[in-house]
Amino acid sequence: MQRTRIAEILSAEKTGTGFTIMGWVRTKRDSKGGFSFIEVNDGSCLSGLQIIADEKMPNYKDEVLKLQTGCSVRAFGTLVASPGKGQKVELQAQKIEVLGWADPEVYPLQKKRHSFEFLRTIAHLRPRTNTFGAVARVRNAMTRAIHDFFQERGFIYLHTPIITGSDCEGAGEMFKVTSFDLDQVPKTDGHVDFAGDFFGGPANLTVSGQLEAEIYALALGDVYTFGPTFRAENSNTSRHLAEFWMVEPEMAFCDLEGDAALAVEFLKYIFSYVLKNCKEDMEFFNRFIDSSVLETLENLVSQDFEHLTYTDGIEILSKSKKTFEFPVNWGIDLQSEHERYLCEEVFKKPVVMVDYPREIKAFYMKLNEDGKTVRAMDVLVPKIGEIIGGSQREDDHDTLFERIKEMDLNPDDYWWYLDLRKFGSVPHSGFGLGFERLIQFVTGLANIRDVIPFPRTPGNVSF
RNA sequence: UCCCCAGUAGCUCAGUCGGCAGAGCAAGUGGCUGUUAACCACUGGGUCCGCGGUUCGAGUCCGUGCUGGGGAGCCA
Repeated sequence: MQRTRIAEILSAEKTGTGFTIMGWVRTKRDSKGGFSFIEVNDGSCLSGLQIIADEKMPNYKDEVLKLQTGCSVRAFGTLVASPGKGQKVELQAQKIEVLGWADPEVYPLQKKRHSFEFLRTIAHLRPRTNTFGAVARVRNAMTRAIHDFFQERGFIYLHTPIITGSDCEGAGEMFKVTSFDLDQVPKTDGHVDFAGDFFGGPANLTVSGQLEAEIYALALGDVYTFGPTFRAENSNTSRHLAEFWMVEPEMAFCDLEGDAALAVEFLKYIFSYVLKNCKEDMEFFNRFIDSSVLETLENLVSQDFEHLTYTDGIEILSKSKKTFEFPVNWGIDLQSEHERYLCEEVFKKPVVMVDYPREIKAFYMKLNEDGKTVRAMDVLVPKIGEIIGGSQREDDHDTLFERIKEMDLNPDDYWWYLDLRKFGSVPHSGFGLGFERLIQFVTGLANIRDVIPFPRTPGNVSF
């Protein structure tokens, strides 16, 4: 089954004899001049290839004329410069073989545009559309860029567990993992007795690989995780999934300033990689999805990011004449209206905000000398708000122990995490980034369900 | 989970004051053409989301449930 990908043909503007291409028919236009134009897409790029099928072909009447959107074909022939206007090369077919028919009476995809809501109900066919093909290619390119970025800088890719015994990561509701027969769960004193369960204790799907990443950072130096995470929150928004992918670097011998510098460098790297390597798909998004994505990404790559403290940010917000739905005063968690105001109206560029009140941030963040704030960092970008959250981790054993108790957590659950501060503790930092939100930002897709192949949301596990 | 909006042909939608179920696209048939998500003509196509109620009469009004969307909260 030798074939040449359409992406290769188009990028090199190949011509010559003896080419085989395979793909799915997007449209067909018959000419009474004795031939048909068949546009075939093989997923290797946004553009398809125009195939000219002459009526002299033995199966022209019985098969070629009956081809419809969705059929799969193999075409053999000669690549020539196209006399038509819409394309540089086309395939003059000597032979066209139908691999699979698609009955037009029931095939759901049409040549016209469909709503994203409808396409979600046919997630097995939506990657055959322009938008979802482009999303899949850009998602792939971003995955590669993420690995390239960290690998070029000597980071070790770490596989943290999907199933975890600790329910103490504190990042949200967790999905339970069990092999119990749910109709007959063993109970003691009214509570589930996990001693007889598969793992001999309660188990959950991970909400973050950070704590485990810290273990390896404190042995290997610089590590990163990049894998699926799970939240059982009943969130019904265009920015939340129950299963999503997260990127989490963790660096030993690194303070908050180093952490923030890496986060900025990381974002610029990913954005410029996509601009350089996904030109056709990005132009498609800019034309049909969001006409500002190219300009936004180009600006982010070239602009410096604004740095300021939470305290300064609150001061700017409370002095501003704008009225917010949520009132501003020191100690509040910033709402997305506040974050967007700072990025879009005050600074008109991305903002790195640091040193948040201890009360609104996680227990593991390093306490500042003022005793009031912690070494936390958020990267805020226009339109989305927070895209990266990170911190320098508390590396002092006794301070961490007190913070755990202060947050009403049980120190026994964190014995190994505390051990890391007992034996050769070092300053270390890291951040987390939701991969799908980054893809949303890059592609301009409004709903997060459209940037992951098979979205998992409350009430939906189809496909 | 809360607030708002929507659900009518395969898709996208219109449907006035409660009074015969509509359009565009898609599909089928025919025509035309180096075409460009082609174009022209004709034809077929309906559980008006489900359940209950009001009414002589409900796509339309009321109640309720389900599904989808937008926003909020939670967060990545």
